[in-house]
Amino acid sequence: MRREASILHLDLDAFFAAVEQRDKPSLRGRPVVVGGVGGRGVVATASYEARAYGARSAMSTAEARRRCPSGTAFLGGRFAAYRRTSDVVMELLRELSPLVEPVSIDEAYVDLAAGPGHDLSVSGVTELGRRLKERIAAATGGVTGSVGIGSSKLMAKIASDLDKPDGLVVVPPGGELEVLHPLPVTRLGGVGPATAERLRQVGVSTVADLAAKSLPDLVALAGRAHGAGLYALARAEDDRAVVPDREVKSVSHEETFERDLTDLAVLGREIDSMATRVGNRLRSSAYSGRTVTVKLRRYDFTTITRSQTLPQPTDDPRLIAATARRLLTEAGTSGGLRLLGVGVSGLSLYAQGDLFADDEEPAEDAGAAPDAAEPAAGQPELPVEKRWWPGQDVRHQELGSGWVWGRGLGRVTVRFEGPTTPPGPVRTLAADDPLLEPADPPSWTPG
DNA sequence: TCTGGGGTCCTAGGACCC
DNA sequence: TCTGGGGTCCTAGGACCC
Repeated sequence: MRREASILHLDLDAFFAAVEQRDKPSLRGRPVVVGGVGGRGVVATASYEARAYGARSAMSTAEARRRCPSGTAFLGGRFAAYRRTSDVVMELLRELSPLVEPVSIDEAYVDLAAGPGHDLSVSGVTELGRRLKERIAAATGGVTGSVGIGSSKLMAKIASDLDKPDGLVVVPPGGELEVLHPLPVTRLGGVGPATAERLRQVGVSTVADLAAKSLPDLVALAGRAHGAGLYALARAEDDRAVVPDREVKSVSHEETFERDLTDLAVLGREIDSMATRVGNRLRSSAYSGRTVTVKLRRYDFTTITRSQTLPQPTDDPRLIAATARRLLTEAGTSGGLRLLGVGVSGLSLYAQGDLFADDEEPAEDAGAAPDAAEPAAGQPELPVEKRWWPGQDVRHQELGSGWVWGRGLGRVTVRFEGPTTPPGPVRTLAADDPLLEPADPPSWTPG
């Protein structure tokens, strides 16, 4: 805990939904849900209008559909658009300080004490926060963020959560416990459902209750590291640094199937495609890793992992796939799998094979189908309706730019509008209309 | 048509080594 | 010589976060 409120936490409000409402004028002021749109999808972000009907993050999309009125937009994500907007915001934060720690695409800490001569008084950082929010809204086309500023990461994060959306809260140094102690323990990072339930059983519901517990009690309850962490947080003791470049520890890809899969040949091809994605991501960041993990979720939601550590780090999709196929075969698929995942951990910065090219072994793909890991030669043959998904950016050669509202029965419904147009008209087209094609996210800055 | 996908960190037991 | 002991690596699972 510092003597000045010099750590800032920014949390962009209902971020995915806010970007959608920016880019799709007809959705402004209306309920929007972004997430998985399939039968097994869950909500990633609900706009505040959708939250009013009870839609929440992590809720199944089916449940959100039940709760929200017709006319609610249920959209798949446009991650390129979110990434672009996030990058703009992160750059604004870096103008405040070189020490910016992105926590996720919509959240970051900033160490203001490392920045150029900021006035770190309470009134000084309050003014800084106010100006930051203005600049974010201006640079993103109206996306808002909630800002918290305090003497530690803990207090900054708590503060940003106190007045959402579009909030600004500064916790003055010395005032930490006054803010912290009345809050429910679940507001502390690291207190999820399991810990909350165990705390409840010993009569702890607020942070003040937690602060009354002894260190040995908390260690017995939550384990050594977690118990000690809770003991410190309850006292607002937090010296965690703002770390700008966290090392990546693992790379993985997983997929929940629309229907449970049993066939080893089908699952093997899924593994090949996931291994290709993981290998390519490793390669593009110059990483390789030694431990290959497969994750299986069975029909009854029981989840297991099986891993194997290789003698040398690799980024080779064929080797990753062959290892994962073997682990899958050993684990078995009886009853059907609803999810399959492939991951690589134990990362280091260059593959052995890159340093000693002579050591590179011939493709060790005993279990892999030949060429299975190779990228498809031409355009993949998608069923015509699968080319379109709700929220997708499209362009029609005669009707212009727009986005997909819905599809089905061989047709696709498109709303023709963009971030800088008024709400636009809807047209229903044939799903195989040759004049309609997928498009890049629109630019939200005029000109 | 219950329950995503990408991660991080911690714990615990067994193997193995000194 | 029943019974040591610490450190590291590997594997599996669990809790948690956004």
